[in-house]
Amino acid sequence: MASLNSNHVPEPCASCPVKGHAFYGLCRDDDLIEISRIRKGNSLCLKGRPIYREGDTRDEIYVLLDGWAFRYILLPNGRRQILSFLLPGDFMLFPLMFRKRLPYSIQALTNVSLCIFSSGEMADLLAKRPPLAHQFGSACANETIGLDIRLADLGRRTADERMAHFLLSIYERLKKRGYAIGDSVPFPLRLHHLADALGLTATHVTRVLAALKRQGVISLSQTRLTVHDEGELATIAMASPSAE
Amino acid sequence: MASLNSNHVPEPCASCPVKGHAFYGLCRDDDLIEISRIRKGNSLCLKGRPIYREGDTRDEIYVLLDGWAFRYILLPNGRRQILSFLLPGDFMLFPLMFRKRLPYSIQALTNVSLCIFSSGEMADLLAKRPPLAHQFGSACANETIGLDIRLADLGRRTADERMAHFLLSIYERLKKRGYAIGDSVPFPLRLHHLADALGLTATHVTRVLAALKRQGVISLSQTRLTVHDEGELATIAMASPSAE
DNA sequence: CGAAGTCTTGAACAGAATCAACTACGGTGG
DNA sequence: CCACCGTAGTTGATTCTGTTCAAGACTTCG
Repeated sequence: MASLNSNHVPEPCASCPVKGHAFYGLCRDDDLIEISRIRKGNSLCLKGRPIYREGDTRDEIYVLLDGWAFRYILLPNGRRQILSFLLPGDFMLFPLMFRKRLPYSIQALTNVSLCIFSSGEMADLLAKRPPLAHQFGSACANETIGLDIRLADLGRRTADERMAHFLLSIYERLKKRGYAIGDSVPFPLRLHHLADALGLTATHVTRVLAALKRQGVISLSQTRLTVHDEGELATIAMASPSAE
Repeated sequence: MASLNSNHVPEPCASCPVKGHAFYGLCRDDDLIEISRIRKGNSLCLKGRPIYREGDTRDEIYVLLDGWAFRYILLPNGRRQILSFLLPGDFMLFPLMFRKRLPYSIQALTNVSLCIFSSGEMADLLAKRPPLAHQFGSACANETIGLDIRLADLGRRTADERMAHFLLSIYERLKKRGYAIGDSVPFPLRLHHLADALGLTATHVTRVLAALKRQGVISLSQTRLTVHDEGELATIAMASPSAE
C-alpha cells in the first residue's frame, strides 16, 4: 500500500498509547498478552490519505493508536456519507475477518498511527479464546447500537438537533478516553466533515454552528471544541437514546 | 410477558420453517444440533404488539420463525425511526448477550412466531463452539453493513432514491429467502412504516410511490409488492453500495 | 351499516440546498 | 517581508424538496 508506511520493528506493547482504553480496557490480561503476540507492527498514514478503499481485499486489520480517521460511503455523483469517526483505541476493518470486501472506505483525518494484525490470525485467536471473542462481540454490539442511534438522527432529527447530538456524543467519547482538558477536547473536523456526517451541506453547517456559538453553548477553534453548557446541548439535541 | 404467548412443548426442529435460511443456512450440522438442544420453545405475538421495549432487561433472545417485525427508536415528541425490518430467519435481541439493555424497541408487524433461547445459554454455546461464534460474527458484520448503507440512504439520497433503494433491498431479501412468486413478494408494510423507515412523512411517501407506479416500475397491493422493472428501480436508486 | 384506520390529493409553508460573492487564514515563493 | 494563492469559512438571496394542514375517498371489519 502506497500510503501505508510499515515499520516491522514493533514497539513494546507496554508503552502502547491505547492500553487500557476502549476495547483493550475491557480485556483480560492473559488475552492482552496473546493479542500482543500476533501483533505485526505499526504503520503511519498521513492526513487525508486513504487507509482502505471500498471493495479492496486485504488480510490486515488495524487498531488506531493515534490520530483520527473516518469511514465513509461514496455515492454516484460524488455525494459522501461519513458513517463514523474512529478515535484512538478503535478497531478498523474487523469485518474483514468475516467477509472478503467491505462497501465503505476509510481515510485518515489527521496523521494516524496504526497497529497491524492479520485478520486471519486474529480470527484464529478469537476461536481459541472465547472470553476475548465475547469481548469482541460486545464491541461489535456497541458499534451497531451507535449506528442505530445515528440512523434515528439522520431520519428524524432536524439539523440543529443532529448537530447538538453529534457534538455531544463526540465530546463524551473523547472525554471517556481521557482527551478532555477541562470542558474542551481536540477537534480536527472541518465543515465538510460535519456536513457529510450529518447529511447536511457545509453552508448550512456554518449557520447551525453559528447559532450554537451565539447561544454560548459551545465554542470552536481550528483545533478544539469547547462545550460550555452540556445540559443545554443535550436539550437542543432532544437527547434520549444514548449509547449507554 | 403479557404479549408473548409461550408454548413449552417445542415442535421438532426438523420441521423448522427457517431451517436452511439466513443464519441457519450457514451453520454446520453439528452446530445446528447443539442449537436445537438449548431451544426453549416457541412463542406467538400478535400483530402490532410489542416484542421488546427500549431499556427492558431480559434473558431471552429470539429467532423469528414466521411473520415480520421491526426495530425502532422513539424520540421525544413521538417521532419514530424504524431501524430495520426483521424477516423469518432473523435473530432478534442478540446484543442482549453482551449488554443488559438495548436503546430500541421491537414490535410485531404481522402475527409473529418466535423461537426462544436463553441469551446466557446462547452465549455459552458460542464460547464452546468457535465455528458457530464465527458464523455469528459474520451475521453481525452483515447487519452492521446493512446499517451503514441505510445511513448513506438517509443522509445523502433523495426521497425517490431512498424509496427505490429500500424496495429493491427488501425485494431481494425476500427473494433470497424463497418468498417470491414470480416478480412479486409479500408486503405487509403500511405507509407510515415506509415513512418512518425512510425518514419521510406518510403523505410524501404516497407521492413517491405514485410516481413509481405511474412509471410502471412497481405495483403495490395491500399485501404484495410487484417489481416490474428491477433494473429501472436500481437506476432510480442510484444503486452502487449493496450488502453483498 | 357505521367506525376506524388507511390512502390520496391539494394548497401553503418551512427547512435546508443551491448559487454566488466575499472574508479570513496559512503557507509559499519572490 | 510582503504579495500571492488556494483552502476554509461566512453571509445573503433564491430555489426546491419535503412538511404541514386539511379535506375527501376507499378499505376492512365488527
